[in-house]
Amino acid sequence: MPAKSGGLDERTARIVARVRAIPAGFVRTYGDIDPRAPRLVGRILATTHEDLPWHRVVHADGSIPMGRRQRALLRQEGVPMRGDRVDLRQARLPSGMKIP
DNA sequence: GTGATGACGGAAA
DNA sequence: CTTTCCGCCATCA
Repeated sequence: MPAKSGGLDERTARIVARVRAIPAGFVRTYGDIDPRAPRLVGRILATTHEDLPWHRVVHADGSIPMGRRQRALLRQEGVPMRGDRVDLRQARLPSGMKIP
């Protein structure tokens, strides 16, 4: 298994870094964070107990994975919503700030 | 070693 | 608009 010399897998590290880089009031999709392994992103958020803004990660169509719990948090940060979905047109973090 | 699973995504019907 | 199917990658049985 991966884990080069005493470190996290690069893919995992990259994902965590990106999630952390999402500013309040904006969101990103699993695919944006890692187009090659969106499911891995989900697994990281589900298993990683770090202080990650997990609620700022939503599906590619703007639907919310964790339902009302997550929806409340997003609304609290002023994320534009349309029904039970996030309005990605405004809330999606523009590319260019992809970071790592 | 194989096979199923999951906080997914995109194409096809 | 919805449903179905296939691909992705790291765990788990």
